[in-house]
This record gives sequence, structure tokens and C-alpha cells, in this order.
Amino acid sequence: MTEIPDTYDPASVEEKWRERWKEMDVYSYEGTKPDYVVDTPPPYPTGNLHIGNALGWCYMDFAARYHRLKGEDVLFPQGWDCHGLPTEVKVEEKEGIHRTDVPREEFRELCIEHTEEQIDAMKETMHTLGFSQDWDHEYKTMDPEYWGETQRSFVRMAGEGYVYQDDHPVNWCPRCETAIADAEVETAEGVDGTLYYITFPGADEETDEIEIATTRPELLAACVAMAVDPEDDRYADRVGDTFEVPLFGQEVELIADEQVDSDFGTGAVMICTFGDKQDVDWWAEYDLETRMVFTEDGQLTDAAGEYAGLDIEDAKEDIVQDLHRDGHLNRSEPTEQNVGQCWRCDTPIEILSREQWFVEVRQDEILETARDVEWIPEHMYDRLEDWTEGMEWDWVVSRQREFATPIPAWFCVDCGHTHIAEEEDLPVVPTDEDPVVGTCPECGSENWEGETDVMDTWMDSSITPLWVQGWPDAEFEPTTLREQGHDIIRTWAFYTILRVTALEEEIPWEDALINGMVFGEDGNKMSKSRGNFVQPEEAVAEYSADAFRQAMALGGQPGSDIQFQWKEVKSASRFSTKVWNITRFAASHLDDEREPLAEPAYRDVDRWILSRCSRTAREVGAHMDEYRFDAALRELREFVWGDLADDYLELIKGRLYEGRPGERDAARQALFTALSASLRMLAPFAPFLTEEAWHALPGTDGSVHGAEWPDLLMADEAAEAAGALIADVASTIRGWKSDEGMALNAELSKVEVYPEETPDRAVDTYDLSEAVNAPVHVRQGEPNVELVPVEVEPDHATIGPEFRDRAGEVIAALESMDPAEVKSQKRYDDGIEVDIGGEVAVIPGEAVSIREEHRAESGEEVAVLEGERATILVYP
RNA sequence: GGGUUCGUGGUCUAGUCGGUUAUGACGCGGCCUUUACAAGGCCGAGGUCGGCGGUUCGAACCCGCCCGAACCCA
Repeated sequence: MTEIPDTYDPASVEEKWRERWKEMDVYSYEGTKPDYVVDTPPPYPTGNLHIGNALGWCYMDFAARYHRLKGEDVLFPQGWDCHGLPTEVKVEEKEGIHRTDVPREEFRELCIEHTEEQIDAMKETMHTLGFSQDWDHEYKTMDPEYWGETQRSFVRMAGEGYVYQDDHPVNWCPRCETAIADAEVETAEGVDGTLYYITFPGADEETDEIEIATTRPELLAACVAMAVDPEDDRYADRVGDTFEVPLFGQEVELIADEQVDSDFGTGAVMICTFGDKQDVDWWAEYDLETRMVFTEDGQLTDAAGEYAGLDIEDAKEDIVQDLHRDGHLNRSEPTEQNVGQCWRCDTPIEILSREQWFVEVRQDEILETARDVEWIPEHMYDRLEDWTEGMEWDWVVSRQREFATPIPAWFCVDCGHTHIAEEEDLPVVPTDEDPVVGTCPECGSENWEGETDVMDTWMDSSITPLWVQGWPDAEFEPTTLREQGHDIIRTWAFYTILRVTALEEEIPWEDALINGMVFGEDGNKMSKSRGNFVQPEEAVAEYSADAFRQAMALGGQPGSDIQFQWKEVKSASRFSTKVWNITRFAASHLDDEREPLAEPAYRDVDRWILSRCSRTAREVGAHMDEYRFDAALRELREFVWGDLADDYLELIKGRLYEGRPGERDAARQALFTALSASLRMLAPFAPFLTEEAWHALPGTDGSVHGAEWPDLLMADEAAEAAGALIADVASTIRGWKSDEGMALNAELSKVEVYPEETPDRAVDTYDLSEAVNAPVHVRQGEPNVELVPVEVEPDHATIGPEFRDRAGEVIAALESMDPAEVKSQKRYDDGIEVDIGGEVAVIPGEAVSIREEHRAESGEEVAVLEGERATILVYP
């Protein structure tokens, strides 16, 4: 009755809806108090939304769309975490400048311009994939309205005593020329290096020389002590001796500390300012001298004497040569070492001491909050706990860069007083303007120097839950969902929990859904060099966005790593075709004028599909509530493909084509109800297809994405049993006809059905009869054909607990008995006698079932089929 | 070195309050134009549930050890 295109063309359909949705504004949130708030992690604008991002956004989109269908007010904003080093580096490359070549403000403008371009590219991919963010709630951390709030959070935390300045050693990237946090240091394993054995002469005549091993001779100038393990017999009587550092001449003392690994090198090590964190600990513990030998850009300082001004690597070479020349270098050997590197540029980090701003890490407070968050999967909490408990240093939040939120502070040139901005004066750029306070409260001077340091980008991105909830004007309420990868638990999740706890004493989100990584088809991490790299757009072009989304959902349960599989995308696109064809069929039997019937004359199969449908809606909903998108979609697919398409559609064709009006209309109504419910349930996964189908289906209204999650109260157990029986018989006969080489609509003279379980009421065979094209009779009892007991099937669950350790023998004995004999004994109430090793055990009849096969008498014109739920006699 | 997760037909994957025949998809082989759909339908082959040991009447599932993989940390 209603004609719609007979093929589904995803490319044009998806393009059409992308445009229309923009106009329709279906996803914008306009209420005052949302029920479901996504704290979308703002991505760094790299310009490329990769497949790993896409997985996370799919999860968020499934959840957002599902909750909208449930009638909740959903706020799904999109932010961008703009500040940071990579952009600065990119702009320097692009413009052929160093950031100090142009005024600060100009450089910042160039960065903003570049970032906007990158954001546009990523947004494009988001639109392509059909994500339903509310673009009215877009934000960028580089906008003053946003970074002003970052400054506010800083000011408030300073007021609460979380923020302090200190001259503490920090991780330093000599290439980026900035301090970085622990979380930004990555350890490269098994890096080839050289271990040098160097002799330190005694400081005086009486003291013998000592040999140490080090991979970093360039740090000799920074050497302030030496250490051995107190248990090490080799050095037992030498602790306290003083030695002279070769080439540099300073005198250092040998101390004993159990942290020394006596198996490494000679068992004696040098302590420098600073080779690694261990040196920092010793330096603090033994109150050692400070000899900084590296500059902020990775050269040696004047403290390194004649080597001053050399790069670290060059200095190392020269020093090794000179040690050799002077006879201090005994030998060297290749070694493998772990090297801390800057996570952005892979440059080996150094540890430098320079005045920095820190935020206190209060571990107990953080973990207390973290425990109140629902982690999905649960074990992801452990990651956060491990990281938090392992924190040794506070969070260094100052960076010596430019494209970032300025630290709102000034220093009084005359007395050194530090002044932090007042909240009402934000946002503020201290390098451009003096503080509103005017004169220094300590000394009255008007001579201010603005802080040039800026904030760690995590300071911006760790207040997103506050931002999306309208902080600070609105009272803060935790957001509902944070979705992110497990690789950034130690950063994003950690910092956000720290900050929201400090600022609001609240959990940032109720649920933290953690996604796994997406691997290539070969099971390895995706990389361009491996050739297993897939862009989401490629999958969209080859199949469709809907198919890609479904593949992401089915790849595995959220939390586990998933492997990108083209075959999953392909199979999803087949399902899309299936759904389209079902819709096309339904549309051809429905029209817009159809009035819903108040009391439809439903047959059993109608009641069956409606009952199955309401059960499916309940179960799929439960999976969605638990973020089990894989299970939800799988269950839904089975219903749509198996029950609705394969069975129900086939069963009602008779009524739809040739039924009397009342019966036909009941089938139409049930078909519409089940299909429209299916489309709505599928909408979160395949938004384009379902929207197109929804509009093609007569009797629907508006957008499927503005519709409601099906809440059918049509559970009907008797109908489900009857329907299951009917579907089983229909499908068994369909299979048999196929085997026999018969046309599926071939006429049969008669079909007799003998159900295994007697139905509660008469089974309605009308549709079945149409589907198999034969008169169908449901009989009770046993069919009038030979019934041969072929196997004894003991019920382990009954016999096990009853006979305990004799169960094995009982089961073995039963299985070896003549099935006919067991069957005859089973007729009587006093059980079955089983001979087990001379003893006789009596088995209750219900603990054993007999598998029997029906066999047609030879020469008889009847086929006996065993379905799942019935024995079927077919008279051709 | 420590921690977490994982190991199920050729490939990917579901399943474990312990119970009869282990799920689905893709791939493979065969058959079939049937009025939604050949981008389909039907049928079939293919599994020591990583290995060993333990608990139990009974283990893919619980426990221990081992092997292997991934990730996080040192």
C-alpha cells in the first residue's frame, strides 16, 4: 500500500539525515535541570578523530540516545582541550618561528587559529559517525570564559591551601623546556646504553681509591656523594671515607643506604643532583649539597667547568674521553636501561630544581571519592588506586610555556610578596596587566611582576564536570557519566577526581565507563607502519556509519580491548539491509490511514511476537542500563532477525495477503507494534537507518530519536509457549521442505503435531496452516507410528546430589541399560532398579528421561520430523 | 620485578550462583529463484573451552601452579 525504495542506500540516506538533524535540532538540551549528563572528555584537537576515540564516542552516544528514548533530559556536550605543547610545536613548524620570536599574544593567536582548524576536522568526523552531541553546549578550554574558570579553580584551591610554590626538583623536558608531571613521564624499556666503570681516588693519602659504575658520566660534575649497601661486605669499613671526583675535583663522602642495589656494577654508586628520583630522596634525606649542572634547554652549566655550554650528549663524549686520558676510566660495557621520557616528544627527561607551583595530592581524600564512583568495569578502580598510592611527588602544575591558562599571580619586585588574583577579577593575564589590588599589601610597592608561568593543561580539563554543570553559579551536582580510555585513568580521571573533591567535596561522576583499546585486524596496536590502520571514515565509505557503530558495539564488552574486524562491519551492514527489507514489507501492508484497533482479534502468533517483543525491550533495556552494549545489540538482533523476520513474518503472510479484514488488521497491528518497537530499540546503534525506516513506516510520527523506548505490557506466557511451538513447527517443516528439494510453499495434504508438553489451551493453528500450506492438527499423546526408545538420559542435577559419590556408577549403569527396559520400569511409581556392582539402587522415575525416536512404518506415506518442541508427522 | 585483565571451532566473540547437546558472527562445503530480502534462505563440517594438578558425584566455570598475550607501574 505504501511504496518505498527497494534498496537501502546508506551513503545518501546518512548524508540526508546529517543535514536534516542539524536543522531539526533534535539533540539540544533546553531544560533547566538535566536528568542524565555526560561529562564528555574534551579531546585534544589533533585534527584526527581516530578509531579509538570513535569507540568511546560510540559508547557515549549509545548511552545518550538510549536515555533520551527513556524520556530523560539528556545533556551531551562537546568540549575541546585546546591548550598544550603539541599545538605550540606545530605552529612553530608551520610558521617557521620559535615561540619567543613573536609577542606572546601574537603567538597565542596563531595557536588559536590552528586549533580551530583542527577542531573543524574532528567535528566533521563526529557528524559523519552520527554522534548526537548538543552543539549548543560546545566549549573550548582556550576561550577566556573557560580558562577564566580554570583560574577561578586555581584561586579557590589556593585559598583552601592546596596550592603552594616551592623550589622542589621536578621532571623536566629539555626539548620542551618545561616542567612536566609524573603522569607525563613515560618509561622507555630496554634502551641501549653504556655502563662506565670509573675510579675515584681517595681524598687523602690514606684512603684507597674506589670504583663506581654509571651510565651517566656527564653527571660527574653534579656528584655530591657516593653510596653503598650497608650489608655489602666489600665496603663495610669504607663508609665515611672521602673521595675526589675525577676531572671536577670536588670531595664527596661515601654513605651507606639500603636502597643501593649491590648487584649493580661495582655495588658503589654516585649520587648527583639529580640523576633520578632516588638521588632526590638521598639528597633530601642526607641534606646533601646542590650542584645543578644542566640548563633548562639541556646544556651544561658553569658548574661543569670547561664543559659548560655543551649539549648533554656532547658533554658525555668529551668527559668519557678525558676520563680515559687521565686513567680514571677502567672499562665500559653495553647495558640496557630504562629511560624516563617526555610523553609528548620522547626526549629523555632530566630532573631540575626551579621555583614551581604545586597542587597537593591528598591521597586518602582522592581515594575516598574514587570509591564512591561506579567503575565499569569494576577493576578499573584498582588502576586508579595503584597509581594514587604510588604517587611520590605532589602535582607540579606550572609550565614554562605560552599556549595555556596563565597562572593568575604577581610578584612584588620590592619585597618578593606573591599575590594571587581575586576571583572577581578573572580572567586575567598577569603578563599584560597589574593586579587590581594596586599596591603590595606587604610593602606598599606598586612595582609588580606578572607570573610568566602558565598552567598544566590538565588543570583545564580536570574541571569539565564543573563546567558542564554551570559551576560556579549553579550548585554542583555530580554528572552521570564519564567515558574514557583506561590509558588515561592516571591522568584525566585522577586529576578530575582530585579537583572536584578539592573544590566541591563531591564525586565528579556517578558512573565511570572505561573503554579498552582498539586493535587492528591482526591483533596488534594500530599503526600506519604496520599497515593495520583504519580510519572510521574508511569503514563509513565502505559500508556505513550505522554498520561501523554496530561493529564497535559488538566488538566486545565495554572495558575489554577490541579488535577492529571488517567482517563485523559487513555483517552489521547485512543486518541493516534486513531491517530495511522488513520495513519495506511492513510498509507495503500498512498505510497512514490505519486506525489502531481498540480490541484487535489477535491470534496466538500475534500475542507471541508481542510478548517476545516486550520481553526483549525489558532485557535490552537492562543491558543498556548496565552499559552492556554488546549484549543489548546481540539480543535485539536475535529478536529482529530470528523471531520477527524469520518466523513471525512468514507466519502472518497468509493473513496479510488473504485474511479476512478483522484478522488481517490484527496482524497488521501486531506487525507495526513489533517493528516500530524494534526500530526504536535499534535507534541508539543505527541512528540513520532507523530514522529512514521510521519515516518510511506508515503510522509513525516525527523523529525516531524523539520517540519513546518501548514499554509494552504484553507478557503472555501461554501465548509465548504456543508461539514458540508454532514457530518451531513452521521452521522444522521449512527445513524439511528445503532438504526434500520442495518449494517452500509446496502444498501438503496434512500435518500432525504432537507437542512434547501439552499446551494449556488449544493451539491456534490458523497461521501455521497458512505458512506450511497444509491442514494442521495438534494432537495429544503419541503419534500412531512406531516409537523406539533409543537412549537413557539420566538427569545429572537430580542424581548427583542424591547419590553423591555413587552418582558416577549410577549414571554409567543407567546409560548401559536397555532403554526399552528402563522405559517400562519408569511407568511404575516405585522407581527404576539399577544394578551397581552387586547392589541395587532405586532411581526415582523423574531422574531419568528416555529419548525416543518416531519411525514411520516402512511403506507408509508419512515423514516423521523431530522439532525442538514437538514431533511432527507430515503427509505429503 | 610488582599489579591488572585475558586465553573458548580457521578468525572474532557470548557464556561461569558448577549440572544433560558450549552462543553467535565471519569464513568454508553443499542445496534452493520462495509474492520483504541472493546484500537472501536451508543444511553441513569444524571445539582436548591454553597446559598440569586440586576441590567435587560432576569443572569452560571454583582453587593452586605453569605457559602465553595485552595493558599499567617500577
